[in-house]
Amino acid sequence: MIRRKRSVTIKHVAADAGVSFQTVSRVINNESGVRPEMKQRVQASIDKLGYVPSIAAQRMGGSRSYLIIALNDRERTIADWRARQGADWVDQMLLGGMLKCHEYGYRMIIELVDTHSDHIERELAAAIASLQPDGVILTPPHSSNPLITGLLAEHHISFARIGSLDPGPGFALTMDDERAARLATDHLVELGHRRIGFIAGPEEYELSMWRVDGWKAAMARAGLAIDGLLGGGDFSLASGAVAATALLSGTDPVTAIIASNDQMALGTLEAARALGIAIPHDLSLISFDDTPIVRVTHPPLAAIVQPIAEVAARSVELIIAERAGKAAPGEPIVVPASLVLRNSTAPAPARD
Amino acid sequence: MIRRKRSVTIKHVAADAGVSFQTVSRVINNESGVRPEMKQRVQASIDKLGYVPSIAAQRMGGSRSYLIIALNDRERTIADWRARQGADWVDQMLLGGMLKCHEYGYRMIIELVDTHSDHIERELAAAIASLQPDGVILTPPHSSNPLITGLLAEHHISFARIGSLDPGPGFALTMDDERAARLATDHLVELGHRRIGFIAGPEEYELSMWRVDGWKAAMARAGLAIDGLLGGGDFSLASGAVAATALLSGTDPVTAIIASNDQMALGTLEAARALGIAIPHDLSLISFDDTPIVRVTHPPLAAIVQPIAEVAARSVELIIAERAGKAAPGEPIVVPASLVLRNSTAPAPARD
DNA sequence: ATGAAAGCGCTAACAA
DNA sequence: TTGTTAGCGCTTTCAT
Repeated sequence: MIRRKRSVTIKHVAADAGVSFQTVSRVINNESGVRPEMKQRVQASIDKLGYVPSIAAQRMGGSRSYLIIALNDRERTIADWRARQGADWVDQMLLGGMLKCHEYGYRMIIELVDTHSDHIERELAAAIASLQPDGVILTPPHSSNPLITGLLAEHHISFARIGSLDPGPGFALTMDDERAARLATDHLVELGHRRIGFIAGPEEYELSMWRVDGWKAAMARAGLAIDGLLGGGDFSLASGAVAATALLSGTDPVTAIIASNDQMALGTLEAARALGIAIPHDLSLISFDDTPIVRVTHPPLAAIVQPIAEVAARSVELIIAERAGKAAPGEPIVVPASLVLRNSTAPAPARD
Repeated sequence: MIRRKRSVTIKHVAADAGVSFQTVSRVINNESGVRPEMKQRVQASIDKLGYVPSIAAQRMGGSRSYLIIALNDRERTIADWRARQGADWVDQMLLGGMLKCHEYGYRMIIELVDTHSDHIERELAAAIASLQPDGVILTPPHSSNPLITGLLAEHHISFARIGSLDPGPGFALTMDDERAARLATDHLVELGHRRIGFIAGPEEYELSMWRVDGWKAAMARAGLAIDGLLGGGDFSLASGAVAATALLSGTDPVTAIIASNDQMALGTLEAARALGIAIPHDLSLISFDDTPIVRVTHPPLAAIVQPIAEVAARSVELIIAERAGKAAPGEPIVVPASLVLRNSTAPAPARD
């Protein structure tokens, strides 16, 4: 059997500093009502003994748990990890969210729950009961699930909805997918393209629609028709290839394609290669997400960059601020995506 | 101020089932000495109320914390996340480790600590005091850091050392880098290559040496000289390009290169392209790690696949088993890497 | 400004 | 086999 070395507790510090352990608690939590000299003495003991409060005990005492859950879709996340296709959504969440958590003494715990499960509430309720997090960060497609947001609201747990524009409880954060799609479309319009195809993502994700809307809006503003220019896929490479082939095969093929994610852009790349269509000479291509793979393809792809790390960091800040009474949910917070150009776009080929 | 909805506790279950809360505790922990009918009654109440124990309270009660820390190098991990070059080490750790944790009701928390920091012990001690984890998974270059392993041993915390062959406390797990390098070298030898270059990684990582050793061993066994065939880099693309250029530029250039990681392999790819050397026709290339990017390069690269997910899963199993008295550290556990072939290797070009 | 007492939800050692 | 008691380390009242 394993017995752990007894670690330094608040009592050790109190004894060392010659004060009651209440005072130590006050110092830890930076509460007012402690004489500076007292505070200094206590802090000296804390440093000397290397004391760090146990978050389990802090939670038990009725305070915060210093835990924030990042809730992701199980099926999709695991599939991405297994496929090893370069999706780094989780990594970017950690980069932004975890590091921000540590600034405030919090930890981030990743939880996976099934979107399609009928016991989604049970799963989430279990995670809440088990960890008693101070906050939850919701990612698509959970962000707009009323079962989830309702449960969190009921439990009075702060939460952020990444990629959701719905009104309702929790902080809404968006990377403005509509604007991002317009950005991409505008760039192609400026290059002289008139037949700009768009490969949409699955409807399950609200952002799929927003992206389509942005493309439509930009096309309309440029006075361009969109008949027959909208394809659709399920975010997989194969589906992108199918959609791209259709867009490239008609009597009046597109000269540019915007794909709703990188995998479908890779599919487009393959389809073009199979058809003997050169990128960017014959076809301009812009992708969504800017995951690592699009930098090493031939050519490297222009892409919409999603500021996932920043959104995650903001989410953490908002959650912590709300618990401190320094913030409250309101209008959606926009952290705009940007367009990075690489060698996959060029002026539209001359018409025959 | 936020007040959380009072959740279901062990007492509610006890009241509902009409037993003492001890009995409930016994059922939760699957202890012996509870009549089946009693157990069933309690379980029914648990299910009915949707009770899930609080891990904070469980920890406070003197039991496990159900937390396992995955300790990674801060500098390198953050750099990888920022660079977005496709390194998916953390993802694979989560895939293997986190999912295995959940099978046992544990959670995995990622912690980053600085290797080069002089207060590495303080950082780790703080994490331990704060979270009181039941186990820690060490990754290179922490795995062999005596400051870390010593501290963990002192605290009697179970831990796994991934990529370490040292004797000493904790479970040692290895992907047998030496054998992996031999595997790659043997494949090239079989293809008729005689001048097989090797680009080593930085010495800070023990595995760098092991890989070199494997290459040397395989070369020796094939009766091949290695003079001038060993290059070195720092795992960056640029360093790989420099090393590859050197190996490819002499009077007697190599016909095959093994790079100690994917980025250096990409560098080799660039160097070869710059020199007008075709892969695999003029040069065969094998990489280490098999991160996502090597599937979309031209050509896709043959690579040594590191079973990181599996090693992480085994680590979790061992840690949990040790706490249950069902396992104890012993000889290093080998989870062998494998070689996946793609279109980057070919028979050695005919000699002039 | 500081200290004392009670309790958070659970497990462990003991008693019945 | 079950229930009782005493903590775990901390934060909250409430006194002083």
